[in-house]
Amino acid sequence: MVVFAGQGDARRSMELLWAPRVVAPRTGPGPKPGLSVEAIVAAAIDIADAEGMAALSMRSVGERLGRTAMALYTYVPGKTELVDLMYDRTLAELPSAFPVSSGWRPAAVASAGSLWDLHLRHPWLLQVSPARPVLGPGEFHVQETLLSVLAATGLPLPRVRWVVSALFNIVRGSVQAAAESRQAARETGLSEEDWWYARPALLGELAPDLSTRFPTVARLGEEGAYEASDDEPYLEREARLSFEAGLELLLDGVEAAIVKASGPR
Amino acid sequence: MVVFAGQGDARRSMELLWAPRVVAPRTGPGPKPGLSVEAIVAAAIDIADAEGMAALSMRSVGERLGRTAMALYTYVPGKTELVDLMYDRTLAELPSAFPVSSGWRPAAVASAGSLWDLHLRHPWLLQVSPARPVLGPGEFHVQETLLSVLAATGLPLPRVRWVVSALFNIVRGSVQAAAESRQAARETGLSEEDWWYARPALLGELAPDLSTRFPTVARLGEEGAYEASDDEPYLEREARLSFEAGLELLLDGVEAAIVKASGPR
DNA sequence: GTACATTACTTTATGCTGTAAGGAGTCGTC
DNA sequence: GACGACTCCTTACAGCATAAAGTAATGTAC
Repeated sequence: MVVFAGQGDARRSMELLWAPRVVAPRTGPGPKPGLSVEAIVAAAIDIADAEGMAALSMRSVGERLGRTAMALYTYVPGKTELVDLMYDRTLAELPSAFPVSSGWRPAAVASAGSLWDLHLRHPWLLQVSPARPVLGPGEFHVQETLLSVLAATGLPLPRVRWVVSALFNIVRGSVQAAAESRQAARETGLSEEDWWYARPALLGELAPDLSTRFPTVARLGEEGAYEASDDEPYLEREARLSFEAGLELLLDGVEAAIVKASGPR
Repeated sequence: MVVFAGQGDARRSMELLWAPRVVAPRTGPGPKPGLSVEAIVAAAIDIADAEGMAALSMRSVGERLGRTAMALYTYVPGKTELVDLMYDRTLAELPSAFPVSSGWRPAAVASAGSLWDLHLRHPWLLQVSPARPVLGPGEFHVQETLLSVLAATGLPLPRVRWVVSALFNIVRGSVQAAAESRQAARETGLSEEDWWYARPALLGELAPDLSTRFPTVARLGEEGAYEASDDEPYLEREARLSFEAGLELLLDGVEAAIVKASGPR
């Protein structure tokens, strides 16, 4: 299923990503195309947003457009490429205006927050990129945005790239937890709280020696951090806090690096 | 496919995770079992290690054990639970001895490195956990190990958890890049270098305005960081450097937090 | 105006997937 | 020896991506 394209396929899919109409509007014989790559990608994104990646099939996309699954193959080489397109088009949604005029740090926090929001709006993004780097304009756009914000730290660019990559990973990892919590609630019908509380109950029964085998984890469980909140679901709040805290830690590290670089002058 | 288990199924799968033999060795009538949950999980892990997650099917696992796919259902409720078991058993491989006697920081680096190695040995781990938290002994073991190392910072435990979570995300994210590079090379037949160089060539052709649209990215491309290495594949080395750098940044941030907490006394 | 090449889209078919249902054979207990 | 529990198998089904071939629509060349 996860297939790495050969040379020729790579060219075709790069063209789709970068050159919406390599071939101009279409002239010559044959029936007019009723669909378009963009329409197909948009429909696919709609499905993934609403029903999750599991509900995305060539059939379901075709159906939404009033066609059969096979009709899509006129426009798109295969499902893999379609998903790549979905991924890249969605990344392009990231806003780009994060002015560093009042310092790089607020801009970094704001851009990371936007990235978090983006992933929360389109949680299926998390199931895509594991496969392989897509290397489309959307991905470049995200890289450019984050890189330019953090370039304002004055650190050498290769180091900035590492910062960006760490930041990206922190966002993705923590938003995953938030997305999981939503999905679990939706699919089990259980509220997130019920689900969360049902597990420890089982655990206590099946592994009564838990607090001696994993003392620190147990201590963590006791030392609060489990206060309930009313409007924001528990797991989601935890994930957001973890994201914000991780980001702060990372940025503190960046500040330390700046001091270290310019300090002993 | 990604199905969240209901209440009853949750119990069954937790039993599998925690109580290898809730039912003692088997007495009573009927033929002796020729397989075991552990054997099945081991076979599945072998397949995933060698041929990737895409090659893992109930049929392929059964075949490796000289049975049909359906035979597995005597031992395991379904594929989802089997994957959960694979995941948790593999996490349990993480070494636990990271003495903090000579400071928390070397221990943190060492444990993160072990986690990196673990993921590189079993890259399919990255395709599993997106689904949902497994909550088995292996996962607890990892949490306990990392938490206890970073508890030595003296920070309050809830904050330590955020550190652990950020660290985990950095490892997972960067190891993904390394794993992708290996997989791409294996599946395309192209060497990693060829693959890596083929793309930019295409890019330059399809998007000649790349350096004006994404100036910072372009500048990054120019400012080196692309020196080749001989023994370690390029992308893999990049990923490892990014991992190490991200980790350092994070730990610098942790140190700053320690100072801040104990500083203004 | 008609033949033809080209294209959009459909139908049909193949080989995968996970797993439900029911049957065959094996064993311990009565 | 009969029974019931148990492992494992065969068969079957719905769903998946997609290959192959067919149908109908359209612009161009004659």
